[in-house]
Formats: sequence, structure tokens, C-alpha cells
Amino acid sequence: MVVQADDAVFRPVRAGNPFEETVERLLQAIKLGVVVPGDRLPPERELATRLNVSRVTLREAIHALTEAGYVESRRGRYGGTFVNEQLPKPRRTPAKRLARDLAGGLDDALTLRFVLETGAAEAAASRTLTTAERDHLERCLAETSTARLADYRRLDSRLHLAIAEVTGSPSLTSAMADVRMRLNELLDAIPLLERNIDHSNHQHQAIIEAILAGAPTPARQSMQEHLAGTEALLRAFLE
Amino acid sequence: MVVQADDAVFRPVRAGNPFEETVERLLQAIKLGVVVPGDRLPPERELATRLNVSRVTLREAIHALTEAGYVESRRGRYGGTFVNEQLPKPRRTPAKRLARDLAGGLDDALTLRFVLETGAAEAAASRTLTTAERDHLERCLAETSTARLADYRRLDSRLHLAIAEVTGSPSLTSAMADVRMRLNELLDAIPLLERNIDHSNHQHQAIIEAILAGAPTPARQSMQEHLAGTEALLRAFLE
DNA sequence: CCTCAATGGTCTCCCCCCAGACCTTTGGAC
DNA sequence: GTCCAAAGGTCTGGGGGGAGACCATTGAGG
Repeated sequence: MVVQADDAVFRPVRAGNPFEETVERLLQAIKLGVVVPGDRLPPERELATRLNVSRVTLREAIHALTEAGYVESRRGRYGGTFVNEQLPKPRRTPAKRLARDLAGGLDDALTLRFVLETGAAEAAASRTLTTAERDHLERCLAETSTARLADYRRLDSRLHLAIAEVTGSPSLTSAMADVRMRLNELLDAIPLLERNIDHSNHQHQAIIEAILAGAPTPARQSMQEHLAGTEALLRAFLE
Repeated sequence: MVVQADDAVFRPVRAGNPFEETVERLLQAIKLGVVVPGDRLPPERELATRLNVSRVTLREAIHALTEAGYVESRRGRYGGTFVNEQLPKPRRTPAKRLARDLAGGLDDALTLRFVLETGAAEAAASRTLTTAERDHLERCLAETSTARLADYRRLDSRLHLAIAEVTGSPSLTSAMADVRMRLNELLDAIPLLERNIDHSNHQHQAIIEAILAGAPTPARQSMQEHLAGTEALLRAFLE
């Protein structure tokens, strides 16, 4: 019997405790470039409300990120919690964890990413974009193409997320952010090559141009080629 | 500023309390046809483990569904919790709630559904399916096409879910199940017409044929046309 | 220099949820 | 008829998270 739907619908109601989930969320914001070094996070009271956790729990999560070197808090008016200029380097998680992710969910994540990203590109190209949205895409593209090596993954993620944003669908944006976090963990195990980055930048440009031109099919096509590259890279290194 | 990504990443860590989430999950299983009338749910101990909630919480959820007329429990060996043969009719939630969903998330849900379902159709057609998977698709198709009016929405959902299943990506299946629940709530407000069902069945057949033939682009195309119909229907009735 | 508003930091009380042991019912196997 | 395994039903103790009040710090503005 093909009862995979059972697993889909009877999957865990919650991944972990609120503390862990909150940490993950804040890391998501930082690692996907939604907040950049130097930025201030929203005030604790507001952030706790938005995340639907208590302020105590949020503070514990922030404390954990402080210890890990991601953020720093300052008291007083005009204080707040700020993202560090120097982010900690992602720890290479070798064989062990990779093997686990590989066994369970590499294909799963790659399939979902393919569906979401190509769909987002097409949907974005199908809409009439506002000037602000067009600017946003172009700014993200420019930032990515001029990024230093150490910042590349983060700015790349931010660009892809920007495409989801301009579809106007928050759920789609969330889903893309989630699947990207899953894959970035694996990608961190792979060395970034200058040559790959050049290639990537050209593809990014093609994708954004197609979206700005309102050409859904080329946008999807360009995205598809772009993803194929990363996928091949991942599989080659992990298999 | 276009900071929609902020909302995506700082969205609530948890939608409600474990009880509510568990009820939603069980309803999902029933309303999307993952478990059908007469079926037995997994034993409480096992189900609680899979959902990652305590048995107490699960039992409270089951109790709520019993009160609502969805399931019935029997003690003793070979007992268990069974889905009722006569499911309660979905309550028409008129203007008020619809307006809320409309304001917030109709476009959101429709965009995400479009991306997920067309992507799933394409991904499914791109794979080499096992005999079991092909049978599964054909069985779901047959059941939907011969469904009575009262069962149509449920079997229709089950068929679409089956397409997600045969992509081999559990995450994709989960995402589709979630978005479908959101839309079914709206669809329940719209009367089902015999004519629409006929049309729908023809489209279903085209989609499944394309998937079984291993034709990704036609599968996507057929799905796109199919979704356009429902979307037009929804918009017409709600706007 | 003083004031004040905004922000992080702390404390207390409470409730929901969990883990796990134990009880009860049921019907098939022998 | 007896036994027992598998299922639902019940109880108790403990811990994590939440709500909300309050404290401490800081820097801008008057």
C-alpha cells in the first residue's frame, strides 16, 4: 500500500519545544539575510508577540544566539538586539549528520525546492510588479553579484527569497525560507568555487530579467537550469 | 520598503495549543480522505508518538471529534477509534469568516496551491513510477469519478494528494495537504454542480494519463487548466 | 542638568502539557 | 471456559512555558 499520505498527515504537530523553534527562526532570519549584520531585531515585546511565544522564551533564544556569537544586546533607549558584523562561521558538519540528512530527506528537500522555486519564478513573472518590488529585486541582484565569498550564500538566499516575496504570497515565502534552511545546511559542507559563483550570477541575472520582463515561461526555465546546477553539485559531493 | 520576508520569518512559531493543532490534524486526515469512513485510526499510543503530543492531549482531541460526530471509539482488543460512516456535514460558514479569509489569504492560498499542484504534477510525471504507485493513482481516479456528490470533495482531495505522494516527497505532500485544507473551507461555501464535476473528472483523467505516460509538461499544463477552473469558480462566488 | 520614553533585565504565579504507571474491556486462541 | 494480548480509560507528579507587573539602563531633548 502506498500510504505516504499517512505520514504526511500524522507527522509531528510540533518539531521541538518553543525555545528550539524560536532559535531556529532567528537563525533563519540571520542566515537567509532577512536581517543583515548591523541591523536591529524588533524589540523583544513585539517580536515575542509576532512569534507567538512568551518574552521569557524569546529572551532565552536570544541569549543562546548571543552565546553563539550571532547577536549582541544593548540596554537603554535606542538599544536593542543587533546582528553582529562578524557572523560565526558555519561549522562543517561532516559525514555523520550529512549521512542522516541524506538518508532521510535529500531527495525530499530537492523536490520541494524545485517545485517552490520554479513556481515562484513563474508566479513572480506573471504579476504586475510595483516599482518598489522591481527595485527590491534589482537591489538584491546587485548585492549578490558583488558579494564577497563569505557572504555569498546569505545574499544568494536573500535574492531567492526576494523572488518569493514578489509573488505576493507570504505562505510561499515561508515555505521557501524553510526548505532553503534545510538545504543550506548541506551546502555549507561544500566548498564555494569562484567559477560556480560566476555562473550562478549570470543565471541570476537571466532569472530576474525574465521576471521583470513579465515572461513566466523563460523565468521558470532559467530557474530550472539554475537549480539543476546546485543539485548536481550537491549530489556529486554527497554521493 | 518591501519587507514581506520579515513577516515570513517572524511568523508565529506555533499556530495554537497542542490540542487545537491535533484536532486540525485529525480533521485533515478525515476531510482529505486519508482515512475513510469505517477505517480505524492508529492506536492512541502510536498516534501520540507520531504526532509528538502526549496521549492525554491526543485523547482530548479524539474526544472533541467524537462529540462532533466524526469518530467513535471502541474498547477491547480489536477495538480502536473508527471514522464514522456518516460524516457530519460541513457547516456553511457564511459572510463573516469568509470575509476574513478573503481579506487575508485567498490570493495567498491560491498562489501557493498553484505552485504546489502544478509542480507536483510535473514532478510526478518526471519520475519512474512503481506498479503500486500507478495502481494507487488509478484507483484514486476511479473512486473520484464514481463518487457520490456528498463524497466528491473528499475523494477529489484524496486524488490530488495521491499525485503529491507519488512525487516521493513527504514535505511536498504535507504542504499540499495544508493548503488544500485552507481552500476546502472556502469551497464548502460553494454549491457543487453536476456539470462542474463532469468537467473536473475529464480533467483529472487527462492529468493522470499525462503522469502515467511520463509527460511532465502536459501534466503541468493539464493541472494548470484544472486549477484555473476552480479558481474562477471561487473568485466568482466570493467577490 | 534633568526628564522621560524606549528598551533590555528580572521576578512571581499559574496552567497546560507531558511521561509513565496502572486499570478496564474485549474477543480470539487454545 | 480460560487466558491473554491489544486496545481504550484513568490517575499522579513534575516541568516548561506563558502572562504580566516591575526594575534598570541608556541617550535624546529640553
